[in-house]
Amino acid sequence: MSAHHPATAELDLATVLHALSDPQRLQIVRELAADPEPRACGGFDLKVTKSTCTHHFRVLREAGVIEQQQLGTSRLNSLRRADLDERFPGLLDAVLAPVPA
Amino acid sequence: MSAHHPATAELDLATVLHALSDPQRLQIVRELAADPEPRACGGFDLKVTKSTCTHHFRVLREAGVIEQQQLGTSRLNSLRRADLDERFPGLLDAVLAPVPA
DNA sequence: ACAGAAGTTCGATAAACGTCGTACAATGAG
DNA sequence: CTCATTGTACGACGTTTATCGAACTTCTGT
Repeated sequence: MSAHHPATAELDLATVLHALSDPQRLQIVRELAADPEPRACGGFDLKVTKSTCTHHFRVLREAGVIEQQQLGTSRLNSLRRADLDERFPGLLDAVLAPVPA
Repeated sequence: MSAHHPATAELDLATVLHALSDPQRLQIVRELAADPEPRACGGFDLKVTKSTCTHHFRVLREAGVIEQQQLGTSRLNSLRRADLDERFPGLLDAVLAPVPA
């Protein structure tokens, strides 16, 4: 069951922005960016149920923000930083930047 | 009826990203960025009705992306570029940048 | 005063969204 | 084999969203 990942050239800005416009998903992306080690879905401190997590990870994957690879029963998530930087230069950096005081 | 504009310090990233995640609104922002002259709502080539335009301009305004000032029967829209740059440095530039070939 | 132009307001509607719970499949440990 | 772990699939739910049309307000020109 190889989940669908869009190619870099197919990434759509509106779709990516929508994927990033949810607080839970924003937190996922922030944690992934903070520690570049791929991490299983359960390794995030989200205050929603498992099935909701599945939903959010799918939205991020189908938008092309993250990549998922199966490993045992876990699914390792990693940020598609290079692809995003190539297609939308500066976007991820701006989204991940701490808010100025 | 002075419409509500959020203060710069109150701009919320998720809200701004959501406001930018719609094709119509993205086009509005692009046109506003291309020509820094404030423009009336009707001056955009949108393929939706007037009342839908009202909706989109309100979403952008309440997210803090645009500023609206009344002038006669028109409402002039301008991008809050300085405020956005101050609060989310690089974000607007990344969103407005042409997609690399 | 009247007519036109520019937007808003107010339902309405159909679709998408975020969330949950339960049931299910697949893998790894004992 | 059995069982716990990890995540998915599916249906359900209430909310939000994007869209429209019709009626309305406000200003401007004549």
